[in-house]
Amino acid sequence: MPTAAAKHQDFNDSQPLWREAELKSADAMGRLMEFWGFRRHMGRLWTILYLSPDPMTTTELAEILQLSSSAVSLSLGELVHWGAVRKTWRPGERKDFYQAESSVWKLLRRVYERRELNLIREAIDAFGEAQRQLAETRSLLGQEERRRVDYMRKRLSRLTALSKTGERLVRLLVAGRMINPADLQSAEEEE
Amino acid sequence: MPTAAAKHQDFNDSQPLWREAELKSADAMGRLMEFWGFRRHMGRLWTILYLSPDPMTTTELAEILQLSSSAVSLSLGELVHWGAVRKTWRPGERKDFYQAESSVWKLLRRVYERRELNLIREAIDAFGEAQRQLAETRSLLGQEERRRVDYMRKRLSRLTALSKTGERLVRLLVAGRMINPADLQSAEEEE
DNA sequence: ACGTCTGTTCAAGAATATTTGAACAAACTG
DNA sequence: CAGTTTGTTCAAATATTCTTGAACAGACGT
Repeated sequence: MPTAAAKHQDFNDSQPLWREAELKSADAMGRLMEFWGFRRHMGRLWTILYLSPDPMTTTELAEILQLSSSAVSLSLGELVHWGAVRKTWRPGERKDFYQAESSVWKLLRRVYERRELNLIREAIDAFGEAQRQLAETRSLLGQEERRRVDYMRKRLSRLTALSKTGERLVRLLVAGRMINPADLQSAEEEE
Repeated sequence: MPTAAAKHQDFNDSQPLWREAELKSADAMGRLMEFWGFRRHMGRLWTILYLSPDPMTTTELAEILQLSSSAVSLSLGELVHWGAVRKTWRPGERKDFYQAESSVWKLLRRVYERRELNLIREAIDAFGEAQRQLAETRSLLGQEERRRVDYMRKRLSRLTALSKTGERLVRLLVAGRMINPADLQSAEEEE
């Protein structure tokens, strides 16, 4: 189907033959990273760099992905911050060169470590805080309400236990240790 | 700090004493689910239901979370679709009642299964497609370009292998089997 | 059969997030 | 030092996603 291709005819003509395959891969990775909560472009930029034998400049990247220089600067900066891309320089050249950190595993680890672990910890804190509040309230309540609150407290305990299991799981993944998912289920085999 | 509380004084006065703790927990879970790519409200609704001993109606939920009935309908519908919430009915009552599916583990499994696995598979397909294109191109190229394309092909193989490992990992998690993260690293111990 | 109650869908409006061009700052060159 | 080149930041514009109220449709009781 030449329809979509024709639309960019002028653009494509000046591009190497492999560009289409490259962009296709970059987009797939972009969707993945977007799902993981990052900017769409981070995955695309990273992939272009990863598929290139040589470090590249922001100018090249901007042209390939048809992005403004500010967009490239922003997303590349984040990639560097996440350790997914490294800056390098060439003697004599004034521009910064970028290359993909090849260990994707390292990147994913950092992602889960910083993003997911923080969120889980915050959730655990919130549950704990709620528990505390309920405990304080308890003495002020009548028979019926007290039963209600006790039920909530039991459930909050389950949620906390579950979150802690999740935290442990992520931690192990991050540390690259062995995991037995059976441990997860055990946290909620009731009801 | 009575500032934020005072703002909703009128609202809070008519609410049970545990409401604040309940909302706090719901919000924490809401943030988690939002991070996992769902609507913010799905986590909040689920939590309210999970903390309640009895099934609840859309009306009650809408009032507690201050949402419109359509918002509740939409998000609850998705929760039901994901198997995180179950509809029940009461003899004599015309309204639908909802209760939280208590096995959170089951929910998470379904999430990863449907959402993440699909995305990963799509990525694998895209990489494969790109490989195919490059292979076709190859014969048309000169010495230099051919080396470039070969490099891309090697890297695409790595990406594919990595994605397949990820797919396997998620599958195992979903199936509740033992996992050894060392398998993951092995997919990229080079360069 | 009619009116009422309930749940869902939809298009319009509101709120969020992304993208961009221009302004700024910093580093280098001659 | 003056003039480039390069990289970053920011407010405005753009696109996207959420939210809502109203319209619709189905089920129930009378």
